[in-house]
Amino acid sequence: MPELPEVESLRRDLAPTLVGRTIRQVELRLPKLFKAEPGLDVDTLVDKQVRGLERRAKLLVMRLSDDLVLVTHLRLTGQLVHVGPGGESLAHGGHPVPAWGTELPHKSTHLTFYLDDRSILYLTDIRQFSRLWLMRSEEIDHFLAAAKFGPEPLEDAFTPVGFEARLSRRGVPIKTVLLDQRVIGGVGNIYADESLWEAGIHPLRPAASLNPDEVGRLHAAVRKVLDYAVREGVAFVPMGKAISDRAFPYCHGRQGSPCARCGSLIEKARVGGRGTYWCATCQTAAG
DNA sequence: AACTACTCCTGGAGGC
DNA sequence: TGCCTCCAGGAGTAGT
Repeated sequence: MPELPEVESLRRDLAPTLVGRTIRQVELRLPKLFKAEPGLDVDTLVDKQVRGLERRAKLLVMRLSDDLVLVTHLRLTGQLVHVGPGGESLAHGGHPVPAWGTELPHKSTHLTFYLDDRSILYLTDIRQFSRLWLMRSEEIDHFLAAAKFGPEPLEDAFTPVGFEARLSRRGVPIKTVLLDQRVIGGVGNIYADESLWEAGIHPLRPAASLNPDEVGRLHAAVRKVLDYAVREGVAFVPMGKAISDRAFPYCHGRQGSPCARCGSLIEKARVGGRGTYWCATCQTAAG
């Protein structure tokens, strides 16, 4: 699923091809994906120019002319593809689609933007969990505040001290807390597992039980893992399966395979309803 | 405030 | 082969 690194990579790829383009026509085939504040609707997008592309947590924030903002969350299986006038792919990102989805549009293409240079931006989503919100620019701060996102993990606002404070009253497993967007904005299931593996901390440890040294290691691990993924443009695990010819992810999706660090077999269990992978040798159960 | 259970969806895997 | 059941999961909501 698209987490912070995938959304950031998508933003960087898409910005050069999309910013400056004007939307000429919009086709919304799955209305439930699209939310708009009163007085706005999907047709409001027609003849609006894309002025900028930003990211907050896992949200893609598209600034438009006439002081409008279109916010996109790809959730589990959303994908954006920008196709040039000749059918060539200009930029794409998000969840890969099955083989039948390589020809666009297809049955899971729910939203299509026809742009002024004859390029087309497609939003596809097999499981239909993606959401888009159209609002006036004065509303975006309120919209983001309501989400109560924690700090951006790759920015200076994410500090060990602040991180420890956010863990201190949580008795649930640290894995569950890492997925809470109010603690860190943008971490999802794969990078939560990878961060805990990197830090050598067991996913079932109660968050508040981590000592300052462990919090510091986990803080550094989250930054290291996300920074690596953003820089390398690492593809996430498609449909929950390990990519055997890649070193990364080191533990997520690799149950039964040897740990890259110690050779013990990677274990799997459900933690807080999420498939969770760890090395029982490297990742200590007690602090 | 913290936590849990439930919901939304489809495609792929496994059982028989 | 084909039908059935189960599983994957981000985040919003309701209930404890």
